[in-house]
Amino acid sequence: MKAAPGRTPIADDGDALHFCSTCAFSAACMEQGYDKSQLRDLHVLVEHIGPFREGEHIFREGDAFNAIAAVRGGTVKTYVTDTEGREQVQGFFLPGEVIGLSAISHPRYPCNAVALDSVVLCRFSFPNIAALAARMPGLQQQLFRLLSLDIGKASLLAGNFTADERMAAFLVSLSRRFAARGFSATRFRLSMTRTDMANYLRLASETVSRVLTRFQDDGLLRVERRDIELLQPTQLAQLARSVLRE
Amino acid sequence: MKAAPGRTPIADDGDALHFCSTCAFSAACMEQGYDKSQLRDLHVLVEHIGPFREGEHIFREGDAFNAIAAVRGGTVKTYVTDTEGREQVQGFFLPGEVIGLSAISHPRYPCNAVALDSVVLCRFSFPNIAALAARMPGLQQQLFRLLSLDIGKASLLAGNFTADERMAAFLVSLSRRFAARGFSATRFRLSMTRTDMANYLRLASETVSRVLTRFQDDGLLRVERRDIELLQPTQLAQLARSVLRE
DNA sequence: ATCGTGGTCTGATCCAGATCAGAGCGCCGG
DNA sequence: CCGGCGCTCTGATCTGGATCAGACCACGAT
Repeated sequence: MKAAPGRTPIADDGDALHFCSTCAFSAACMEQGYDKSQLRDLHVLVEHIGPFREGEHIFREGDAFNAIAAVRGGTVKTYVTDTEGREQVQGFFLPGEVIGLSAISHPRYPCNAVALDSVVLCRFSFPNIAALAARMPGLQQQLFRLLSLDIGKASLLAGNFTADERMAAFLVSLSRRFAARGFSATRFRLSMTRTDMANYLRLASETVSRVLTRFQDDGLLRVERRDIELLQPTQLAQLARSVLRE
Repeated sequence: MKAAPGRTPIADDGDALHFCSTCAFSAACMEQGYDKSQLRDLHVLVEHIGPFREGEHIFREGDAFNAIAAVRGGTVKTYVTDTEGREQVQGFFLPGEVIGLSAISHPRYPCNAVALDSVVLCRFSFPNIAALAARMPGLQQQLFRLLSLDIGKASLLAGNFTADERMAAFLVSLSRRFAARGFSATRFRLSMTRTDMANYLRLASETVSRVLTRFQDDGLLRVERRDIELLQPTQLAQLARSVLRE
């Protein structure tokens, strides 16, 4: 049996038991060693959905919460709209990252999730995965880990940082996350607009523009519309160190 | 058998099985109905520790993570120190609230926790409670809920808010949390300094002073050193609504 | 009592980044 | 081909809150 692209065979019992290789959970399960019946359970509650087109919503604030999802391809933006109608971007999610965690334990999603480009997802029914986690310590651990990581991530941008520090930290973070998934750490495409970045970094979009051009003038990077190349990753990481706490 | 103050008997088997009534977990367990053997397990991994004196550290950044803890009395401040030696306060924890959650899945605590006054805690060994959670769905759910709540809490102060909005939100939040524990919602003692509040709200301590005195001049509250009385809670909540998202 | 020391308050000044305004420009549809 | 429309960039001005400076005050130690 040949594995389809982007999928990894997890059992060889004649049936087409496949599991998307980018799912964070699959990794956790693999680490525990194969257990056919458990993996079959996990498989059953996984659903590959999409593609969502650019601008299409995956869920909206107030929708009933019933699942978390791992991004398999594309970029997802989560955001809330404040009382004055302004958008507060909570995060960008690249392939391999999990959306919907902040909704756990709430009956409804507390934010909106929208596709920034063509997006495909792995959907995990939450009641089912929670039940399964009770039987698979590794999975429970992985869920705790993901939740805990998000707490740390959320407090990253809460600090008193300058526009330069925020921008550098954002770029370095993207770079590392791309690298972790096997993409280039120095050349990538920004799938969000300047305004999206600004709303995430709590800056004005004009400031984002200015900082990027100044970074370019200083030889730190080269940027042209959505395409960016980090020329001095070390120096950028140095700028970002106070935000990323290292 | 008489229950000691602040404790609730959870079994009546002749042994002194007590469980502190303010622990968030005990509530979760009670909801599931009594199961002697499970509650005995839970009891075994709970340890009442303290009192910690004002200024005493409960854990420090880099300490090996092995337990979370519920505050039984007093106030705990968690913080990190940035590269320039400045303190970033991550949160204040009142009785009934749980510290150490952001350390889950990390080998070490990512922040410091210090007592702001006399503090007593309920300590839960994490490996043990995670194992127990696998057998008690209600407990697992409660842990997920606590983690998820912290994600939301962390993004609260991340937004672009004015000093007035931040201050109002902080006071309203304290008020509600005190009220939830049966204390007065309108008169309470601020157990932290102006500088602590400033470091939490990402303001300068001078700004905290000024905003508080202006709020007092506007008749919203009355404040004298650490003691505060909210005179117009509704108006304060109105000011805070954009931060608290309601 | 005196001193010292944190914590608090208040005024004066400064500045990073917001806001306002408007000009290019890539891209899509007709 | 031309408009039109997002998105992006750049300059000019404004401002909320930081920073600097210092006074006051409660409280504990000597």
